[in-house]
Amino acid sequence: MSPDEARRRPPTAQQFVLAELRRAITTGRLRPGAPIRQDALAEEFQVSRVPLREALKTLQGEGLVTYEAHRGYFVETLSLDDLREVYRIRQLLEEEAVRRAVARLTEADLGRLAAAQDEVERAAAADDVLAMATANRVFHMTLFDCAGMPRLARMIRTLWDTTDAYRSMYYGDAGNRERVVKEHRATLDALRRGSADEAVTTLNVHRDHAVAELEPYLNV
Amino acid sequence: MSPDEARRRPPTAQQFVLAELRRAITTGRLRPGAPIRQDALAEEFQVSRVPLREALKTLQGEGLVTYEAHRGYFVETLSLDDLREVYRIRQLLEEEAVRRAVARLTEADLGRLAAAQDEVERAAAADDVLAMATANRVFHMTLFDCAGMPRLARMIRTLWDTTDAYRSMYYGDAGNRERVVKEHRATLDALRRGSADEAVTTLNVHRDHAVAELEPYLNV
DNA sequence: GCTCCGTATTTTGGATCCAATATTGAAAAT
DNA sequence: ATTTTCAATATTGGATCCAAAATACGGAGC
Repeated sequence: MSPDEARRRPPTAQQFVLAELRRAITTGRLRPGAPIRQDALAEEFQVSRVPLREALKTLQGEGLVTYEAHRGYFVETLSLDDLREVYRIRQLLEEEAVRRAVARLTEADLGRLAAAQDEVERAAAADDVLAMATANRVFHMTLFDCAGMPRLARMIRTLWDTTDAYRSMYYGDAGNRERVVKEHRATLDALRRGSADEAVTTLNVHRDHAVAELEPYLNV
Repeated sequence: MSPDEARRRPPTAQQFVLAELRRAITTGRLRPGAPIRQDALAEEFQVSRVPLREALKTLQGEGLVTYEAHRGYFVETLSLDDLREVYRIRQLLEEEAVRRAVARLTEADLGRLAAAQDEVERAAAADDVLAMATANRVFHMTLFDCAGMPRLARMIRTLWDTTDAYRSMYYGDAGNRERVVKEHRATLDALRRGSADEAVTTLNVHRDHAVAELEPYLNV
């Protein structure tokens, strides 16, 4: 990994702040429902409120925060119904993405997917929760990108972002990590055989496990 | 319609600018691919660049403009493939919305839909293109909102926004206006009978007509 | 005690100004 | 003539300051 590739502060303050805000929200440091005080955060991140507000506008578009004129931004609360809705929409969009991807999958694509899966297995073996979440995402997004529908892929990414906060909880459990590895293998197998139906089914099961596992956390 | 509901300048400059920008882009005054010069637009709209940039961030989230750090915003170009992709995603999401809506539809909902359809017919009879586009949107969104899935409805709205520019072209044709009226009647009928399948089919036809009609415009 | 109202404070919205970066154009070197 | 370099210009990014709105607070009235 090149030296300045890691932890290089992005070229614009708003990109830096955007990344920091995402972390703060998804790690729960900014609690759901809590108002976002611009002055305090701007000072914490050592920037003015202007780039902070632009970053918040981006997050608003992604649904991570809500906005009311003259009242400001608030961390979006994710109710159980919201979680179910997000996963239902994901199911619809991801099924489409997978079917298209299967129809276009090249050997090179399969190679990339296998490499992504290796990384998942490595992270699972090391019990590295963060790496696991990252590698899992790479695996899925690699597949979705193969569909050749950039807008669709972008929408799916946004939906993933919405529930990122809860994904790390999921991977905190060793049993879940183990299961994910197996389910990925099954998916990869279906993809290699070019069976869209099986891939879709496998991924649906995969997703349903996740949502079932997460539901208990939502009864705050 | 209440007096101050029409043409009241929104309470914040960014909301005002956002609406103006949408119009400028969707009417084609800002050409696809063209860079967005903040100084010029800010002066035209009589605001500073700060609210303008926040509005642009919103549009970026919606995919109407793209952004490159230090180079600025550009009006997104919609290729034929993009158009097809947007409509395909709409089909997926709207089918889900309609099915859920049918399962929950109340008499009051049907009344609202009928009222929306009256407005569509009135606009069509008056050959009012703009009113037609507005009323059509109200009709569909009323239905989608009945699904009780707010995020889904929001995503569908965003997708509609993406192609708003072309919708007014579509309604410029009298034959299209006439057809839309009929297709809406069929949809409303299916909804009254509680037939989700028929409603979905009708709307799919409706949508496919629109995309087929629009394709010629995309060969710029 | 409770509500209502008006003021003080906090917080957001926006304008202006300056800095950083990108683009343009012209002169110099090959 | 073509390419390169470098300065001039245009454009975006961000900080600071002020205005506008919402919220919090405290007292008067009931």
